[in-house]
Amino acid sequence: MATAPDSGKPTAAQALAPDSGNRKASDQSIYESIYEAVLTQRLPPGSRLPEVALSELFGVSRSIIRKALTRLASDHVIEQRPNQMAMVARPDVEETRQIFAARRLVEGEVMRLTAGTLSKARLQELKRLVKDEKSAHQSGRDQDRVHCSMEVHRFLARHCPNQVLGRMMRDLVLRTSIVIALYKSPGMSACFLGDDHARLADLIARGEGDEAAALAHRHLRALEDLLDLNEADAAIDLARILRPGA
Amino acid sequence: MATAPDSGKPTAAQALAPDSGNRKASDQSIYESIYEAVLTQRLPPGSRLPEVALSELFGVSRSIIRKALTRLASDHVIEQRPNQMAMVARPDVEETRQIFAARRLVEGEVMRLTAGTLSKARLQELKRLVKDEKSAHQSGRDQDRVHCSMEVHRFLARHCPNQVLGRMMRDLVLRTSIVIALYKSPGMSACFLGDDHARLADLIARGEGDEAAALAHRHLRALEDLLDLNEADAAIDLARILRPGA
DNA sequence: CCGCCATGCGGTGTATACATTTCGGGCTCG
DNA sequence: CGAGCCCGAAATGTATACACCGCATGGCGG
Repeated sequence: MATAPDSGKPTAAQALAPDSGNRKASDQSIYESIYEAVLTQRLPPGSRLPEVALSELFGVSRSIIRKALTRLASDHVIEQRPNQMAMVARPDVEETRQIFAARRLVEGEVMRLTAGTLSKARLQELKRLVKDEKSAHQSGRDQDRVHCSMEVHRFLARHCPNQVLGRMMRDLVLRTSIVIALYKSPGMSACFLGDDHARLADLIARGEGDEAAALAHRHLRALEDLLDLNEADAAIDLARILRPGA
Repeated sequence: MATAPDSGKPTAAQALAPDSGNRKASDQSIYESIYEAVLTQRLPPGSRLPEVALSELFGVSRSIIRKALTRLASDHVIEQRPNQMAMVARPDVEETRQIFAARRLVEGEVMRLTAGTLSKARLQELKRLVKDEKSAHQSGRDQDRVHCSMEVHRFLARHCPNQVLGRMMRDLVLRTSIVIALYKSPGMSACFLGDDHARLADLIARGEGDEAAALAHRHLRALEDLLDLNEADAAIDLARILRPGA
C-alpha cells in the first residue's frame, strides 16, 4: 500500500509534492495547487485531503488550509462533510448529466461571444495550445494531452468577453474533468477530440460564432456519450457497500 | 450619523439584528442570514461587514465568521480585499451587463427544463408566491414585494430538474438583486413585472417551456433596460477617486 | 469461535492570543 | 496657516491550544 495509494481512497501526498517547494504559500496558491492537481487528474475523485498533512506540506497552519478548502468546496472541487476529511468530489451519474447539460449551454454561448474578438497574439496562443495537445497525443504523453486539452477550454473561458459566463465555464470544465476521470470507459483515450479543437480554434478565429457553438455542443455531446453513464455504477456502489453474495 | 448609516459605506449592525437572536449560530446560518439580508436589500451594496462586530452579533468567534465570509466572497455576494473590511459587492456597469446576459441564458434554459415538471402542490406554492407579490405590491409594501419577487425566481431555480443550472441561477438572482439596488432609477418600482410572473407561472404549469423561456428573456431584458446603466457612474467613480477640479 | 463494547488515535471544530496592517486625528515644523 | 509626520485605535492575518467526534483495534464475554 505504500506505493499504491489509489486503492479505495488515495491520500494527497505526492500528487502535490512538486508544488510543496513554495514555503509559506498563501491560501490562493494552495487553492490553485489543489485545483490544478484535480484538473489534471493527479488527484483522482475521492482522494482524501487531511488538513494537517496539507499544512505540513505547504508549511502553513491549518487556518490557511481551511480557507483554501472552504473555497474549493464552494467551487464543487471537493466535498466537505462535518467531522470528516475533505475529499475530491465524486459526482453521481445524475449530477454528471446535469454538468454536461449546463456546460453545453454555457460553453456554446461562450463560443458565440468569443468568436471574432481575439487579437492575433491571442489566436497564436490558442493555436499553440492546440498544437501542443496534438504533439502530446502523438507522443503518447497522455498526462500532457489531458492538460493541454483542458487548457484549450480554459483559455477560451478566460478570454470570453463576458467574464461572468467565463468563470462559470471554468468551473464546469473542472467538474467535467472530474467526472471524466470517474466514468471514462477503459479503452477511451479520446483521439478525435484534438481535431475538434483545431476546427474550433479555426471557427473562433474566423468569427463564426454560431458554428463554433454548434461544434462545441457536438464535441461535448460526443464526450458525454463516451462515458460509462449507465446505472452500472450505482449497482457497483451498492455492491461495494453491501457485498451481498461474495 | 447614528441613525443614518447609509451615507457612504453603511455598517451591518441593525440590518442583521432580527437574526441575531440565534445565539451560537453555525457558519451556515450566518451565511444564510447575510445572504438573505443582501438579497432583500436590507444590506445595500457597499455595506461594511467587520468580523468582530459580526462575531459579537452572532455570539461566535471570528473563525466561524471568517468561514462564512469566505463562502460569501466565493459566491460574489461580498468583496474581500487584503487587510480591509469585507463589504457587500458593488459590481461596475460592465459586470452588470454580463450578469444580465448570463442570467438570460441560464434562466431561459431553467424555464425550458422546469416547464411541465412541477407537481400540483408545487404549482400551488408557485401561484401563492405570485399572489403574495401582487398583494404586497398593491398594499405598497415594497420591501415585501421585492422579497416575494425574488422568491418566485428562487423557487423556480430550486425546483429545476437540473440542479447545477439551478444553483447557477440562484447565484445570478442574488447578483441581479445587488445591481438593481445599485443602479435602479429613482422612479422605478417595477409595476408590470408582477404580471410577467403570473404569466410565467401559467406557462410553466402548462409545460410550454419555449414560451416560458422567451418570456423570461423579455422580462429580464426589460428589467435591465429600466436601470441607469450609462457611463455616468464611471465618471462619478473617477471623480470620486481623482478629484481633479473641485 | 463469533460478536460486542471500551479505548486510543487521528482527525476536524472552535476559540483565543499575538503579529501586522490600515486609516485617521492631532501635533509639530516650515 | 498649511502640509507632513507620528502614533494609536481598530481592523485583519496567522498560529496554536484544546475540545469533540469518528473510526479502527483489541480484549472480553457469551
